[in-house]
Amino acid sequence: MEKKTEAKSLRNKEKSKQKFLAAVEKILHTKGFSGLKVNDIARTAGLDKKLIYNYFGGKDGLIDEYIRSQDFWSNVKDESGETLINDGGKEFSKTMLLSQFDYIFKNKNIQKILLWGLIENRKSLRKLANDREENGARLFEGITDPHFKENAKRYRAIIALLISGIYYLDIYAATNDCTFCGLDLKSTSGRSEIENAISFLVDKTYE
Amino acid sequence: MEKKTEAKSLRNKEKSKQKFLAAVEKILHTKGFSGLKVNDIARTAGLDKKLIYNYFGGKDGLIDEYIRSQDFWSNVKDESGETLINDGGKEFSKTMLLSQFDYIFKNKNIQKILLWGLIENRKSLRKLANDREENGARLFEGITDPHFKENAKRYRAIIALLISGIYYLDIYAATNDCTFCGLDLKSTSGRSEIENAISFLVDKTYE
DNA sequence: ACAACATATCACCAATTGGTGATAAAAATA
DNA sequence: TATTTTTATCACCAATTGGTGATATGTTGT
Repeated sequence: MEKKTEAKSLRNKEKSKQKFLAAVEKILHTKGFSGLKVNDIARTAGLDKKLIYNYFGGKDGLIDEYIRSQDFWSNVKDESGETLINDGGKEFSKTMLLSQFDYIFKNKNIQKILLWGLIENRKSLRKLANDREENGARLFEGITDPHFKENAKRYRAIIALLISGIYYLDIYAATNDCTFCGLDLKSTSGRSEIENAISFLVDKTYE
Repeated sequence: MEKKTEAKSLRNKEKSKQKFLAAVEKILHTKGFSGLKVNDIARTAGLDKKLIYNYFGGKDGLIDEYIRSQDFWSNVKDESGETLINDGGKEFSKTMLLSQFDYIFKNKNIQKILLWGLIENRKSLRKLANDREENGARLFEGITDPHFKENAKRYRAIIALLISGIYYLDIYAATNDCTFCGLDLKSTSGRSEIENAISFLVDKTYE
């Protein structure tokens, strides 16, 4: 390479790979998992399907790389810095849950991938789940386990229920127009009811 | 028809239809949604695929009939009869949630169909969701709404979180070996932690 | 026995699927 | 400029997909 990767070059491996990854995302949103066929992906990317085999080793390799490219849990970490952990992680848990409820509702990518994790058992999906576990482990082991002591596991179970409930409700709202327990999960009023419930339950848990 | 549907007859329309429905179920368990191809279904049923078009109008008709054949919410109704509703539905809610947690864990059919409802938007799936809503409406309108009065909607939101959490955790446990919030959802100890959390949260809600 | 009907199979179709070797075209190197 | 390497396209393949008309076979009624 004489001149480093000119933007004007018509043939650019990296750019082509990105086109394939973008095509996967687009098809995932429009047609869902079942629409992910090599021919469609190549057509959507505007490139030849042979390149999928050359660059990713096949459809599975491409899909794995797409999943790996989505690093969702990095934004969950500790955005609030080192603020008040003297409350046993109460406020942190609350804001974490509420922000997840909002974030996942707006992010169609994570919805699809969470759903994917309930259907398939890909290596790349497992890694994502493990990342989430490791990320949560820091909260539990560092803050809430010492606070709840013998009840530490019950706190984990409560958070598990709330997190997974948030997942399910957000995905349900995205793919379904029907209500859930009589609540319209797409309306702001329905969603604020859920938010109030989350706050309420966390408060009660720390009583 | 002289003699009504002999069991020994080699050609029996109803029995053949049942074979197709059983084949759908089997493939759903072994290969998942993506494995539901007419050729496979027919091969699994041991019959010709033409019959799928003759009897059900096509693959979609067959699948819809399979979904309709699964009436899950009938067992949720009021199994406890008319016992203690003077507690505002507290015990009823608790046992309902706990039995759902156990029932869905053991019933692979409902897991798959719940998952299906998060992916597709079939008419038959919508109907199933509506059945669930109507079923729940009886509990809410008849018992808990009058009890919680101005907080009725928050109670609904709490139940929505718990129900959907139960759904997600059970499905997650079935397709994933990984833990969730550090809890092993397949072990009895992990599951009893969740059960304790459900009881705890319902109790706190009624305080 | 016979016909009439219901039930099921078969052969075949067009379109789509995943996948590959040969080849063209652009870019880097000399 | 000529040469080599990278990047991308093309034509083609076998297998599978959904779907159908013609046909065979079992069952029922006369």
